[in-house]
Amino acid sequence: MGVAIRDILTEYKRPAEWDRLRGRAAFDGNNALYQFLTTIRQADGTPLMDNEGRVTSHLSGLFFRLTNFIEKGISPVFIFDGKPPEFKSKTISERRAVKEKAEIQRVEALKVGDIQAAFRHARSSTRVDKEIIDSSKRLLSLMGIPYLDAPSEGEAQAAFMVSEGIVDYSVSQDYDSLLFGAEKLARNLTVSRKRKIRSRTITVNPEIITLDEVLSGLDITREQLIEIGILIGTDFNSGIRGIGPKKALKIVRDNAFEKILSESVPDFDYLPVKDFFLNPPVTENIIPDYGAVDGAGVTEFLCAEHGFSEERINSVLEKINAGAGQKTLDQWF
DNA sequence: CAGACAAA
DNA sequence: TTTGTCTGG
Repeated sequence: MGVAIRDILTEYKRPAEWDRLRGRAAFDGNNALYQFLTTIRQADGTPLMDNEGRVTSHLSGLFFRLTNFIEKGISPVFIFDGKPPEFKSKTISERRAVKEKAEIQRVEALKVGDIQAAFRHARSSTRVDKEIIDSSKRLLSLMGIPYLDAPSEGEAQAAFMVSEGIVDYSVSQDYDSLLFGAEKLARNLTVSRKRKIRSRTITVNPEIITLDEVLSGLDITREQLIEIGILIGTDFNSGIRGIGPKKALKIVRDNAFEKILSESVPDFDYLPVKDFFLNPPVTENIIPDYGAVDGAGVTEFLCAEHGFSEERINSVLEKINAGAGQKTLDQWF
């Protein structure tokens, strides 16, 4: 899932106050939905579902998070993945295999009564399918939030939109948009709360990564950052066994990228991958079109159609109405 | 994950 | 007010 360059980015993660996040943001839609689907589950891994068995975890996550964004003056544009490049097919089939196996293990764990294992395997088996995407788009429309299908990778489209100034930053838990050239990437855009991870409690706060800071701090170019990605592995190539971000950084600084690559994987032609990061297919001339929240429509969709509690939904809708008055989302600031 | 509510 | 636990659909 994404390029694993976290360990060389720690110094460049800046805590971001919500006020500083006001503005337009290009969200990696598939990434956001995946997060909701993996985390919003019961203890045994069962997702939230309506009475017809349709998964609704993502709708819950989206609704409550988006209303928070509206309150905070963040105008999202959701970007969904389009057609993957040919060289991603190996990754895609590998992931599918992992998920199918996880689904079998989930059922098995449930049979044995191992709730925790069932939860873990349920998470691993999570897939963002067409039904999930379509229902999400429906909710976005009702909430006046624009979205688009990228011609190829969503992260590439998001990066392009940052570069063009169409949005102020991209939002994803993955770092790929940096390789695609996004000048600003925001992460952890969740309501801050303490999380307990093995007896330790830590607060997860929103953070911003600025590409220029990363590149000047590491003293590399974007091309070299892409090369680091290729060495350790991206969604589009496997990477070299035994090379992590630290070693990869040293390699590109020593200008040994081509040498190491040709020694380790002589049959691999990295150029198409590198070129894909530098010049991905994107849609130009995007103008995000924001609208007002259709409260009645949202209630109809979430409550009547999918069984959400009218009380809960309405109280949140009232809250944003009180704050925003008659303004549409984009007029907030 | 985010909201609601209880307990501290 | 802060922190922990439960539940949502």
